[in-house]
Amino acid sequence: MSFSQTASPSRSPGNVTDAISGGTLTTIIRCLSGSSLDLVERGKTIFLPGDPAERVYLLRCGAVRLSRVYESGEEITVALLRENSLFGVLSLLTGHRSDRFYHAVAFTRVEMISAPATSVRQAIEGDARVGLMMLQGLSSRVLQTETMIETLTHRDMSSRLVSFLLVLCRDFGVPAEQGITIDLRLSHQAIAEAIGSTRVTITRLLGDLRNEGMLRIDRKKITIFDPVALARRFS
Amino acid sequence: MSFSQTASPSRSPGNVTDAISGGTLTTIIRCLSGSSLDLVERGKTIFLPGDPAERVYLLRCGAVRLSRVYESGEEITVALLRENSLFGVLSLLTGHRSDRFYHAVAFTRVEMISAPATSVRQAIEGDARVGLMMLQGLSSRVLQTETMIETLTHRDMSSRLVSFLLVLCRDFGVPAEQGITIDLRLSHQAIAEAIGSTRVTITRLLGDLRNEGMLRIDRKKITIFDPVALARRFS
DNA sequence: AACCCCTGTCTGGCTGGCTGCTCATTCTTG
DNA sequence: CAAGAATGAGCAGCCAGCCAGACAGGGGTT
Repeated sequence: MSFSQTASPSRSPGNVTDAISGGTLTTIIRCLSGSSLDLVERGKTIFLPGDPAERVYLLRCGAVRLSRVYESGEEITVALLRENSLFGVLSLLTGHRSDRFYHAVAFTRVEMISAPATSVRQAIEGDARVGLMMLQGLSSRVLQTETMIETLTHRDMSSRLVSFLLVLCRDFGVPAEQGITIDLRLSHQAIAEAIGSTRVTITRLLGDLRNEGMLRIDRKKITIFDPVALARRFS
Repeated sequence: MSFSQTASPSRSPGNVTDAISGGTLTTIIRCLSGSSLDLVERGKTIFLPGDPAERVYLLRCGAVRLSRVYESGEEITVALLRENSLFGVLSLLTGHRSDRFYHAVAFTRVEMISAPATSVRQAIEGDARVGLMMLQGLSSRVLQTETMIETLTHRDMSSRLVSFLLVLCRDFGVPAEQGITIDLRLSHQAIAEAIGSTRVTITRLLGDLRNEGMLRIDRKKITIFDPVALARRFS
């Protein structure tokens, strides 16, 4: 599953909301035994449910989608990870060997580093600052996930979608001439799977928002003109 | 907000699913400067939105509800924390002073310990095993939260409720003569706020499940007769 | 150039939230 | 201890909003 390559120099788009120093953590993890720098093309699988959970990942560039697949074929998105997110943390839990239960897919072209959980544990024991940095990374991940829960408890789909768009703005937003562009190529289907709705409903609601002049969609990239005004739009 | 007391000896009900050694972490945190052992009565606030985020908490006994309050007066539950959960992690994030944005309330009678984030950072730098333990605690918190996201993306309320009950079984379940009892006094309103529904709907759905012979409710405590059968009941 | 995925739209049907009420239970206070 | 208050539980009818299913057009990818 892991295929090391020589990476092009990381050109980080620089997310202003991200306080943790992912760069430092990168260099530390890179020095661990068994670590690797991986480039994954959009749509390719990083790990599958049932794979042994033995590596920890740090997403350097791009977005990763964690999802759960049901027997019915339905697939729901559990998290859309942004740059500097730690994932595969299951492998950090003590002792007993466990298996992945999520499906991790590169949502965009992804640049990430990974290392065996055992190496990471040793590194933490060797230098406490590593643990502190990872703790901070994981803390921000907790907050990110909780925001998503907030999004999902909204009853009506309209509020849910708006809330989700604001989350995406925070995590993947880049300034545009006019507002903020979500730097992901999102299909309506992908949005539906993330907020528990259907493709048709998303199409309709996005159309409504467009007609209201709240946003623009250009080649699958959404630009929010005024996030503050959008936030006020809650019913 | 913090009122130290002498605690009665911790009688931990012992959650089998919990792998981390919360006990060790407890003794470590207790030795930090500025730490305190707090007893909080059911319904009392632990921190409010807007409070400065400067302490980290470890829940030793009981359950804590993290919620977000909206201007409309509506309140949604972001997490129901079980024993050995770390919370208040916002204060661990680097540098810049920040404020709580959640409302933390004791959902049951709570026994918890807390320490200033600065002390915790120092402790981690002093002994790397502290960082490792906290990392594991936070990892399990991430997984717990992601399960909740899975619950919330279910479209129909019936599936959502069932999924939520199973989560509660995992986190708060204690064996009963007949099945598993969720060791929380849950009002229908509280459930509604956790899964984004309304009190009336929860009443109806719980009634349905009772009539189907899946569960029993006795003085606000729910007993699931057969969690496996309940899990199969998904549409 | 051909294919396929994505988008946009419509109709019908039904789930589930809302309103307004009563009764039961628990908590509080004199 | 008892009475009142507050909260919770249960019921019914109405209606909005969402899902299902189907289909046509279009743009991107290979």
